[in-house]
Amino acid sequence: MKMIFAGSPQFAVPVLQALYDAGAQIIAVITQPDKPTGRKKIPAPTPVKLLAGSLGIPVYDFEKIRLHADEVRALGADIMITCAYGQLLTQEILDCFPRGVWNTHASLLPELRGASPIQSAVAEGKEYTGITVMKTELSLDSGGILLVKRCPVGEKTYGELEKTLSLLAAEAATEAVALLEKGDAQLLIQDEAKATYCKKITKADGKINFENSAERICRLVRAMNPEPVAYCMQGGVALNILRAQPCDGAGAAGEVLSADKRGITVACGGGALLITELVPSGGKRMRASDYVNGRKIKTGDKLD
RNA sequence: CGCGGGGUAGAGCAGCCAGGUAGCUCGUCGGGCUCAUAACCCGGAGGUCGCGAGGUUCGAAUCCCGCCCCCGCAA
Repeated sequence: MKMIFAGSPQFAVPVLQALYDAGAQIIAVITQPDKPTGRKKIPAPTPVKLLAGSLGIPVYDFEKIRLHADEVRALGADIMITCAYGQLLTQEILDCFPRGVWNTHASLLPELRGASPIQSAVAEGKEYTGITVMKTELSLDSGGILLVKRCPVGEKTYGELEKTLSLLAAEAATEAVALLEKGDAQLLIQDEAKATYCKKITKADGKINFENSAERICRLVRAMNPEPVAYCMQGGVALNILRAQPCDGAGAAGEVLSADKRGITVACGGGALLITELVPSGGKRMRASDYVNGRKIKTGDKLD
């Protein structure tokens, strides 16, 4: 069974590696084109492109895959496995694969369809999340489910959960391919009534609202760590918050209740927030107690 | 030439603009107080002030020139 793998970020790397290790016949890899990255905007290849290169698999980095259906079809693959590829597929592309296109999605579908399933699982306080391998259709993440793997969210940050799910996705993808090889796979139709959606996360989504409960803010902080990072404002300057936990305390929302070696305690809409790790604008990441030692914040200050 | 902040003791910072003995909070070490402590008191150690046998000066952390590195934003 000839296969094409489509993926881009680090998340997809273990998946491609696992498929390769399992002996899959990967005839080509499709990924996003090199994009300017870092402070100096130096164009860099995607992690998937780098791996494909080292495995000796031909790579295609279409600017817009929908304009290259003929090329894709000419590759002559039976199926395509996608994992965080980053471009929407058209029916013309889907029709290039006689045995279908299968997507590895990081949520328990039909929950959290869309662009930010991992961050959203953390932000919304889900108890469990996981990986769903499903048949790709034109509408968003709605196809029949081939298999599911669950895992607890716990107190993980987005970055930690992403790493866990990435490895889980690698397992799921190899099992899915094995099922498809046998050819007797049964698909579970998604219950549309239970579908939920998540939008792409932006920097603005990380703005902390101290009117919210401490628990909710903590979930936001975890969901935004390490990217794009939750933040609040201190005297007009942004203060990025990397780690925080709920604690006792009460006061006007945003008021600094204490600033000592434990960290910075801020009053919230419900309870208080103990900030333990942060990055000041222009500074390096540091423990909140170090920030306090530098006399940058004190009891009675306001954050918003 | 995208915008901006920064490199001073183990950590986080002040001092620089208006050159003149290296300062603060914390940590660390020693001692004390206490039933006890992450609390409090006393004392000590610890710094080539990013680099350049550079420029100016009687004198440079501070002013000028060149270089290296780190970070926030934006992409």
